Amino acid sequence: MELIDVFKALSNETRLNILQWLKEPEKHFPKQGAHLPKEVSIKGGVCVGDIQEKAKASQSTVSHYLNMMQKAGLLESVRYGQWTYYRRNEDFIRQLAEYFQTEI
Amino acid sequence: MELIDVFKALSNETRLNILQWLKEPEKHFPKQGAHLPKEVSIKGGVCVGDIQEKAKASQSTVSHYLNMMQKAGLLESVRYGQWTYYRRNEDFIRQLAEYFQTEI
DNA sequence: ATTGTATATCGCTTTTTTTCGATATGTCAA
DNA sequence: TTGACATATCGAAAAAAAGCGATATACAAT
Repeated sequence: MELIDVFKALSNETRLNILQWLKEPEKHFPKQGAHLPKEVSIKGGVCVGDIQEKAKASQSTVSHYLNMMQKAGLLESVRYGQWTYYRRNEDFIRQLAEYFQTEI
Repeated sequence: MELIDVFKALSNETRLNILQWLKEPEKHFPKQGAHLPKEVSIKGGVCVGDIQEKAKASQSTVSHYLNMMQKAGLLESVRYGQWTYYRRNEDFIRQLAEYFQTEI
């Protein structure tokens, strides 16, 4: 785990927002999963376009953010057709919170 | 609490080290508190010079780091004569860990 | 095959952060 | 009050990150 990359990923308002939106995807992305079948949408993945729209940043910026957050371990992605769905990596985040409590 | 400033403060190896060194000052700063009386040293404060020496960065850089970490809430300082002693703000850090667990 | 759409990547400029040496401030001791 | 020392602040150069439009890639549908 590259702890510093995690903290860097969290050092930005928009990225922090994205992480929190993805805690409750159905709440923050009402039209979520208009495309794909349940077995994907049910897991709380949201596609880049939907995230971009809400984040109000350019497509390339949001794509970059999501990639960065995934590399840090905070997110995971599933590609489904032409869409890439991102969701929180809850296991990692749970571990992280534990680590934070004991080691920071 | 400016969460982002906290994460920024944690996004640097040296600063992260300092925070961890200060968990066990007597272990990492053996000659700690050569100066000041117990009522200060007992609280785990370490002076800038000692931290600088261990961190192997310039005096101005370390001073800047410490200031940044204090502004973020992670550290608190006590001035004693010509020395400034920094120690962890454990209350804040505990709160932070809790926040992390529930909100991130 | 071609067109349209979603996402990723590239190249670039702007902004922010890092880091330092120099200098200022504050304190102690002679 | 002068000199020595600890720390803070200033100003600037270098490095890194942010953020965009343009372009590439990958897939879908016609």
